[in-house]
Amino acid sequence: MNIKEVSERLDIPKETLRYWENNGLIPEVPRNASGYRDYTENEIKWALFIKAMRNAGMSVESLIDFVTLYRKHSDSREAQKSLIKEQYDHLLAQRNELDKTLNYLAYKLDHFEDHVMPFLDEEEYYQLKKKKMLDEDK
Amino acid sequence: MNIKEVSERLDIPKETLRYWENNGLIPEVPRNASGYRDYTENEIKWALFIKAMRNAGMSVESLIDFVTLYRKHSDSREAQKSLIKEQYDHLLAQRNELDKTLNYLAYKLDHFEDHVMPFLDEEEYYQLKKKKMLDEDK
DNA sequence: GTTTGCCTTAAAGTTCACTGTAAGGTTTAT
DNA sequence: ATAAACCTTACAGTGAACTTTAAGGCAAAC
Repeated sequence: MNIKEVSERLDIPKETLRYWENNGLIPEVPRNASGYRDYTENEIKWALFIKAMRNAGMSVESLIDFVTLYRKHSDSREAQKSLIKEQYDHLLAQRNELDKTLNYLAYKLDHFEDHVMPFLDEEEYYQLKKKKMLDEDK
Repeated sequence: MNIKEVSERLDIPKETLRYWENNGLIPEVPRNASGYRDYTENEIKWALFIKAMRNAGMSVESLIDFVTLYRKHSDSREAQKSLIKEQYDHLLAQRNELDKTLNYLAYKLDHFEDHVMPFLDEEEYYQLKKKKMLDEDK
């Protein structure tokens, strides 16, 4: 499969596919007689994995490290497994951070919901003071 | 509170605090007699919010848009609430993407776990063929 | 058979979000 | 009173991750 087809199938720019290959995020792609890239399912799977991980916020650098180690241990399933576990834990930590922010926003929303009279947190207090609807400091 | 104290309290570089203010991510900070920034709880709350959202992967640009709209609707709690709801939904969508990748990795890990004999997915098949442990195409 | 559109590489350019620097004023410590 | 340690602005520099460009080879269509 040539680069254009892969690019369209995976929705990744051709330029990015070359960039990833040049930088060791995906294995070297076999070439045809004219020197054009001819992707196999192996490279396509790697590209999909890289896309998913990039999308999840993993840096290119740490993916290069991961891929390098993973291929180095092609003989050891245990080593590969623990590398994947590492990526998993990394993403899980990211998800926990995201959840904290979601909870914070959810609290803000509830707070808007539950009070017909606006609840004066410090921010709102300051806003009202600026509008001369309040005169005194606490 | 001066910029150094805020920087230390919130663990955000002074340079970043100025950058955020210059670019409209947090409101203008009041100045003392010497022209130094003198933060109130209002700006500190905004900075914390921006930090959380940046951490959750929200771009500076969309945060500028959010802050601009939010302040524009300082008279309408309903409008502000729906803006926060928008941010919430955005993060929720991001979390769902992250979960997809987590599930993918969890599957990979289970698959390592459950099979003493390696399960041949297309990638592993290709690897084994390269090592001459398999001879034929499917 | 030549134009159109694909492919190649190497290298320069772009964008984002800071981060550091230069030039200078202010405040605290000795 | 002078150095050290803060603060200011404006603007240049950085690093990450692409993205575009330049220069040229190959291939399907007319």
